[in-house]
Amino acid sequence: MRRTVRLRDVAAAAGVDASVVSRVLSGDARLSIRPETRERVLAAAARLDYRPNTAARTLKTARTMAIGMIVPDLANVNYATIAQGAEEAATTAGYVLLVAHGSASDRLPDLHGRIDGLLVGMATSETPRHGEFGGGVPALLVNRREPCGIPSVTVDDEAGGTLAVSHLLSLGHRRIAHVAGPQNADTARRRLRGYTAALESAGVRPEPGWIAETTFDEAGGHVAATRLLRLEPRPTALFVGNVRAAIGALAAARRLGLRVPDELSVVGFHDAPFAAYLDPALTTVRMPLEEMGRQAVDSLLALLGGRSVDDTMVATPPELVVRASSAPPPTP
Amino acid sequence: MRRTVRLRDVAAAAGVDASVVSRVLSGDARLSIRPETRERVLAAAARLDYRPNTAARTLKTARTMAIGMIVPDLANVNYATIAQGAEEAATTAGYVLLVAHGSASDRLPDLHGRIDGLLVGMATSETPRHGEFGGGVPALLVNRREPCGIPSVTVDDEAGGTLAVSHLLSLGHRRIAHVAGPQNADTARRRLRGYTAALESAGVRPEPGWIAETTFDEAGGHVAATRLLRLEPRPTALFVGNVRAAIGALAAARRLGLRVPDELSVVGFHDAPFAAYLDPALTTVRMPLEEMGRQAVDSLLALLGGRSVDDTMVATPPELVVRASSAPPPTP
DNA sequence: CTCGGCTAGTCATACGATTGTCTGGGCGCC
DNA sequence: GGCGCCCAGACAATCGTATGACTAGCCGAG
Repeated sequence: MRRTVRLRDVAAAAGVDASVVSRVLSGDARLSIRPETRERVLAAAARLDYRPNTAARTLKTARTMAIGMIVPDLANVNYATIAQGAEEAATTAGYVLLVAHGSASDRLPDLHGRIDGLLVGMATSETPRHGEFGGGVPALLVNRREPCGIPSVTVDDEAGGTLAVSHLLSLGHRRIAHVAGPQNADTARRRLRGYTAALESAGVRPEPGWIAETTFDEAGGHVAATRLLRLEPRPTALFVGNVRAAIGALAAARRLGLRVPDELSVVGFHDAPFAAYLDPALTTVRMPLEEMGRQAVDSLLALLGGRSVDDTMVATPPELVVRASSAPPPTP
Repeated sequence: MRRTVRLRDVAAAAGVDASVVSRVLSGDARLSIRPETRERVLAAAARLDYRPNTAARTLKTARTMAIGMIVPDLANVNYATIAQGAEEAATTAGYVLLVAHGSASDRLPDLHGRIDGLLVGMATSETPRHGEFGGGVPALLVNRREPCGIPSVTVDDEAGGTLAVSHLLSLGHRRIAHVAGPQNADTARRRLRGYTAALESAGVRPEPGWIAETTFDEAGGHVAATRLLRLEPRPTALFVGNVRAAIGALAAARRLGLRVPDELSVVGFHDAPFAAYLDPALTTVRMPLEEMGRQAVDSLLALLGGRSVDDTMVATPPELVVRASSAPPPTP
């Protein structure tokens, strides 16, 4: 008994030509075949547990049925969550997901010839040049929208920012500051825009000094929040554009002796399992990251199908998760 | 100008047969060739930017140069970190990494024929049966060691447990309780063993009641810690076998009105970027997870190379990261 | 009776690389 | 000078699938 069952083995077992088996299994409509013969073929394939050889198929059709995903840092829970969603959607469509970490231009050569399309996650620190990505393969930018010649999938960061700030406004806050992410990343810019829009539609004029730009990590949040909390008059609330930075902001408040939420409210961006167990439990905006991963794959597949794809935004709206870190401002 | 450059195109450009190009590029020692001709071949390949067609090569050699990794949950930072290390090692060896999430038996069919070897991460909730994995492909268990017929790569969880508990002992603690993980997972069992060993070698008899088994997440840590902290006499320190559970334990302490570290010391397992920003900053044991991912790939490649591979343990020792959550016990 | 057309398939080739085997020619050796 | 040997490559056969082209046989129509 030979260990790999080929098309011709199935054909022999069913008493037909290999090409018939191929067409039956792929559902070729142009093949005319007696129901009885078709049954024989299907039965033989099932009995022998036939699995098409991916390499041969790829060689012949020039399609790998694999998509690649390059992210700056797989250990970052945001990217990992996106990847998880992407893997799910890829599997559903019969594709596999191939991951790499680093920058797209560095890593693309490693994936050359192994993927039909590419998902690119870009570090917030990167400012892409036009035409930089997708050397040959169709590519899609995930969680960033940049004029680099490839379409993107994003979540509604602006709505998320507005949601967070509206929540604070509705609690009665007026002096709301924003720990913003790197402004070269449009993602961070959109969150800032959501912040500004919410304030303006409430008739609050956002002061430039209320906005502190920083990196999206704990240390960055700590530094920026410290700066904002030394302002006079001190903001009564902080909208932090990232959950890791929010942890840093909470630490900064503690360090300055400010009680949260009594003296200061804090709202983070992106939810994380641990947010509920922080001290105090962190109010956050939950973004549909996994959904974004799925959507990205779907759009990429559309692109592969020859359809043209625009920048899209995941329809699932952000969701406010109210916990203990937000409360009405102190009465003066 | 045709867009895909084949071996025969390079051959034509160099004025030789395609087989010569193949052997030159693959460094076949059995080929004898004039240096001048070799140069012509190399120059032609470089000039035409020749890239071997992976599918054709795979078809011919029956090697995919890809390894698969199936983990229960990619969004879990531990698995993501392991994956990151694995991806790095795979790339170094000229392989690509293909990820999937779910259980190995469910997902293996999706990877069939696309990988040369498989890395399996198992959920702590799973108890594997012998012979369950690796239908056909060489497989390696990551971060678990189970008698299921495939070798494993682990980190030194016992040493990690001992490290944590020794730290607490050296601070003067004697009533040290342990929030343990699911005992069907050997990983959790080894941490428990490290805990027990450290106590015993210090002449402290571990009470069975000091050990609370739970799941490795925030909620589990919260519940288990609450139970332990209601004991009489109350433990003065907690060794929590997981960083997420440690966050839950800190929350439990707060809830019970216990000040950390004044009234209670807490040490977590696995470090995470946010641990330094918790209140109080969490003392943890840092495990070489990324290194484990790298090691796993290296071992898997050895297995593929026909060498036999034993259960191995990453040599890099765990590292104690002392922060604010551990201090000498209160003086009665 | 013959021709056309349809049914139910068969045949053959291509995809691009690897690798075992073979050969023309030059040269050394006796 | 003839023989064999080695050098430097050429030849050819796969690997397993997909797919355009083709055909044997049968039936119905004219």
